This record gives sequence, structure tokens and C-alpha cells, in this order.
Amino acid sequence: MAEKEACFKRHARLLTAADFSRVFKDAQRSSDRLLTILAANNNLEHPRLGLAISKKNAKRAVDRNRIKRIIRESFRLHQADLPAADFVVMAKPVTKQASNSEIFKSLEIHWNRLRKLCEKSSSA
RNA sequence: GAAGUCAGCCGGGCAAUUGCUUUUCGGUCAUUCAAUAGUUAUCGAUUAUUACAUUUCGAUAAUUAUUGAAUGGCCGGGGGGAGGAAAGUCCGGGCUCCAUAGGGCAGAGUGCCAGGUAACACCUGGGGGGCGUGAGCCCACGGCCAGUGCCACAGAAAAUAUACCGCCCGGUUAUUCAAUUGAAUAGUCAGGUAAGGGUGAAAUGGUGCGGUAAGAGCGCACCGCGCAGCAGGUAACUGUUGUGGCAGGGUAAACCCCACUCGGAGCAAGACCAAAUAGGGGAGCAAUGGCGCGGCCCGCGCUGCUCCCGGGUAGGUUGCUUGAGGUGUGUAGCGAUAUACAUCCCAGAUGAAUGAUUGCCCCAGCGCAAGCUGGACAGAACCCGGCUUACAGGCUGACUUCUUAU
Repeated sequence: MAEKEACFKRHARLLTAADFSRVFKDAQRSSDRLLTILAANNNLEHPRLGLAISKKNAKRAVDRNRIKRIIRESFRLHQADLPAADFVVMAKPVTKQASNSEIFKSLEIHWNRLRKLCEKSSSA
């Protein structure tokens, strides 16, 4: 896995309702103006990503697609540094107005914060 | 050159780096299946023997090797990967399942005529009406002399008509003039009148002449309207001749009448595979046990373990993209469109791919410049045909009007 660090295949995604509800039930939380990210340690050897962009927060399909693609791209580039955990990224109503670079910047801060939080909770 | 009308097209471009998805080819690994060959074991036949061993052949099982196929993982190479509206989900079809297979009612829809189409509320051509100098554009464009209903405000009156002001005639009263009779003015009573005024979206067809006490289709001419004939046209309708003298307001996206059309639900349709858990059916085993019914026996019910069976949830596979398909040429047609031949394969995701970053160019705005900022509407979800709505900017063609020059 370590050599192919820029890949983002199906096994790195949350696919079933069970996976999502597990994260929502017991998670580390990190949020700012644009996004909220939930994280919960999994028993695998790599991190996984789930997206929760509701129609309520981004009405147009174009906006939803754009937000999802940016989050996925950012996750792909940072996943080598992330701990083995499941992450669920949630958008807010203002997210659709933000530019691409603003969202990338916000995500970078979140990843750093969550890495520390997960390390603390797994060692405890 | 300016203003405008119609039709069609495009929807930023190139490069680098790095991802996703699908397909194809090659390599590699794993699993499964098949074939062939070898080894071992067992069984049968054969040979041999007193009987085995032995020889040869066949079957079954295990295992090894090779080859092929399928599935999955990884690596490498090649190809494809959002729209003109993918949107709204407003119509019409295909497809699937259910119901019915005949007729009627109810309900919904359509509404000038002809054609096109799988079908339509769409499109084409034609007719009629309205708007525009014009190119052109717009029209829910059947029927209120089958019936029922509604018509605010204003106005006298909103429909079997009716008389507020006015106009006219007659009676009568008063006043004045003239003086038996009469005339004028004012009031009042009865009648005639739809010309004029005023109200309104709308008031019993319009204009002119005649006519009359005043008026009135009361009469006449023209226009409008109704009816009938003739001519043209497939038809809608148009033209024309005669005739009736005027029927009688609007509203049918009011009920309704007439003609025609229409089963219901939808890809979360439907088909297949199928864990875990609980429960159902069957077979076997063990105990001849345990619990309940009972005083006891028999018997009945529940209870253990193993295997099999069907239903079926999560989940997965399929449906799923070759189609009323695109492009080109010819033919038929005014056209929508049809047809023949050639050629092409052009997204198939599913917690949902089609992207991100950087550079250069292009366009727009700001600025003297360097430069800075921005680049529309918007994202496939079974597939087609339409309609409607949104849209920065740009390109092409045809036509109209005005102005200038020739």
C-alpha cells in the first residue's frame, strides 16, 4: 500500500450503511466554517473516506459534485499521512459558495488536527 | 452603415503533472472446471499358477505436470468517458409486471381543415381572425336560436326588458299677450318615442337618404348578419346570385352538448444468486434420558445432535445500453417526413466515475502601462420523440425597413 500512495480505489471508501452508522455513533469531531469531519478508528491497515453532502446543504447537483470531487482529491493526496480510521466529511450550507482553493485549505487543517486526535485516542 | 426578423451552429483552446471509471491486449499470481500424460491405492477382466505374486487392459479415487477455459487481484500498453438544455417531470411512446381480454357507465384529455408519425397536447402545409410600414409574429380557433347558471361597481334599466334627463301629442291649472275662438311660458296628469344626453367592458347592427307629431328596418341604397342556390377547393373556407328584414348582450380555461382518444403501476419495473439470525418441513442418530398431562403403565406434546429441503432479509448479479441510432449520397414530396445504398459504434456510474493543479493563449471589465479580476445556464441514472423554462459570449446564412453613395 505504501508505494501506491496516490491511489483511491473502492476499498478506501465507505460503502455500506453499517460503516456510516458506526462512524456517526462514536467519532472524533473536527469542524470549521466550511466542513465538519467525523473520524473513528477502524481495524484495517488504511484510512477510508465517506461523503455526506446532503441535498439540503447544496441544492444543485453541480455544487454537490464539485464539493465531493475536491474532498476526494484532497483525501487521495493526504491518505499516506492519515491514521487507519474511517472519515466522514459533511458539508455546510456555505460550502457551495467557497472556492476550490478555500476548501483545499480547510481540509488540510482538518487532516492535521484529526491525525493528532486519533493518535491520542488509540494510545489511550 | 444603422435598426430589425427568421433559421442553423458553437458553448473556451493547447500542453504538462497526477487521479477515477469502463473496455481491450499482454504479463503474473490465486481459485475452480475440463482434457491429456505420469505415479500410487483399490476393484474387475485377462495372462500365469495348485493358489498367490506376475503380464496386459479398463474403471474409480488421490496426487503431480502440461495445455485450455472461466472468475478475481496486481503490473504494463492502447481506446472511450456529460448536455443543448443532461433541468422541470408537463405530454406521447418503447420495455417490464399486474389486471382484463366483450360491452356500458363514471372520470380524464383533445377541439378550424388536411397531412406526417410508434405516438402526442408535437411538427408540416393550408384556411380564418388580430398586430406590425415590412421581413414576420400571435391565437384554448367546435357549440350559449338543447337546457341550467353567473354578470361586481356605475347606471333609469344587465335581459319575457325598461322611460332618469330629453323629444313629441293630448287633457288640465296658473300667468302674460291678443281679446268670445287663439298663441306663448311654467307646472301637473295620461300617452307616444330608443333619434340625443349620461353610466358602463358591454345598452336591441352601422352610414346616408326618405319618412314622421316626434321617432323607429317603418321604407330604400351600401356594409354587416341569417337562410337558400351556383362556382372553385379533398376539406376548413372563399367568391357570387337571390332572399329575409333583424333573429337579437357577454361568459363554455361556468355546468353542459357534440365529435374523437384513453386499462393500472413503474427500472426502487422485472429476472436470478443468496449469508447471518429466527422460524417451517423431512431423514437419521443418541438417550430409552429430562419436563408437562397422570396414582401407575401405555400414549401424546415439548426438549438434544447431524444432514437435507423450500420460502426469504442484508448484500450481490442482471435488466444496462445497437437504438423509432448517428453521418454521407441518391430518390419521392411545397414541406414535416419516408425510403434505398454505403459507412460508423459514440458514457454506463450505483454512498454513485467523467476530475484536480499549474503554465500559455482567447474573450470581457478596470487601468496610461505593467498587471488585476472574471468566463454563462447547469451534471446522465432504463431508453427514445416533443414541449416548457434557464443561459456569459460568439459565428454563419436568408430576408425586411431606413439612410448615404453609384
